[in-house]
Amino acid sequence: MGRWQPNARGRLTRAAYELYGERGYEQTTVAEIAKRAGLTERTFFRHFADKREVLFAGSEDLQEALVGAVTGAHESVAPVDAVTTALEAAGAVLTDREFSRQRQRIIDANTELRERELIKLARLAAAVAGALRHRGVPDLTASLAAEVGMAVFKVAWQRWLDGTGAEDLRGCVREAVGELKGTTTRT
Amino acid sequence: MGRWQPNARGRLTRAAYELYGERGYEQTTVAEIAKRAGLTERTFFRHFADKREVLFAGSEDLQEALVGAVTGAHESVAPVDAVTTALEAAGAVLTDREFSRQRQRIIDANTELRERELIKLARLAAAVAGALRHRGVPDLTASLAAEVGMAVFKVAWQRWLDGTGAEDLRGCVREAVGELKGTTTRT
DNA sequence: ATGTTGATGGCAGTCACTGACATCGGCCTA
DNA sequence: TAGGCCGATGTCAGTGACTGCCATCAACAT
Repeated sequence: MGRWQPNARGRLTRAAYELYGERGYEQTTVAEIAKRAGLTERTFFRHFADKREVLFAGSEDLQEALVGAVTGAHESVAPVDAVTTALEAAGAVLTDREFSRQRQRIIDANTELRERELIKLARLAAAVAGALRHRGVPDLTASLAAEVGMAVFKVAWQRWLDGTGAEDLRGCVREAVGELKGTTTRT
Repeated sequence: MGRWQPNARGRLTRAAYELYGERGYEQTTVAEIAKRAGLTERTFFRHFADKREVLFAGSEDLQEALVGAVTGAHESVAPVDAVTTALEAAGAVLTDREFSRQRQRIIDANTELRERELIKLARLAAAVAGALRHRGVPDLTASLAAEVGMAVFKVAWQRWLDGTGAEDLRGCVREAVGELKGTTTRT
């Protein structure tokens, strides 16, 4: 048996979710999270850059999935379509709506957390734009397609969690894309 | 004459811009800003909610301008066009490109500041979406038009500062809108 | 005169985050 | 198998953002 209990990072994550959910983000100190996980504050900061990051650890996976889907799209596909299709594909990964709702409830209750969420999305957009440029898409087109894609995703995500839209995220993305094409074409 | 030098807030703002520009945001303490302004740290926090907010104080004006332009648009105008037209109008206010560049250089050099910038934009989007809904535009359409509008603005803003696009912000917005309509229509 | 108000100072405290150093099981190598 | 290195954790002492509370004191009203 090792010198320490296994899966320190996982225990920290779990403890953080519990406490943020119970008392709210602001009312929770890092020391409390660490204590519940049977660790020290210092160790928390070795696993997570800051108090917020524990809620956003999975975002690299989403980024990889998105970039991969964009990169792998057929050349004939228009940039916006490549992005929105990638979003649908990524949507297939995010299936646990109840978990996503709880997490979002925590985030929405705190401005700092919303800020972090937004910069993660912005990084996603930057990565997607990079993937498009790598395919030879011109700068302006790439940036705009990526940003518009994130706009679609934001709206779709919120409606998925609200229950306003389709049952699965992929469906919500499709609805939003439909609205986008309608709304930008309409005179 | 009053008990204190006039325009404390302005002095704090000026001192903050100077120091953020000279040493960078992180390397500047609030105490230093206050000292340069001839005030105390405590007073800084009476004028600004936090160390970042001093760079974003003007954003309410932009929000009012945008919301006003959206609200005042003719009913026959499609939501997206109402938003993009409002953006062009707002662009007429932001004319000092050199100042905007300096400010943006400070912001781009620091993640926390970028986070703050993003949430200000998100609030802009929420306000615009609200204005659209108030005009009877359905939820999904309003949210999407607002978010897409911000996407356009982001791209236009960056190109304006880069010097990649037109000379005035209004022109950059127009270019981005053109690209948007082309790119979302294209099969 | 006297009371009130509003912008500021002073001070103590909390908490996020960091750097430097100590600890000690497990693993590798001779 | 002895010795030594490594990596995850602990400990501790900071720094700096931000807050609450109370004091100050010119200006202004009554």
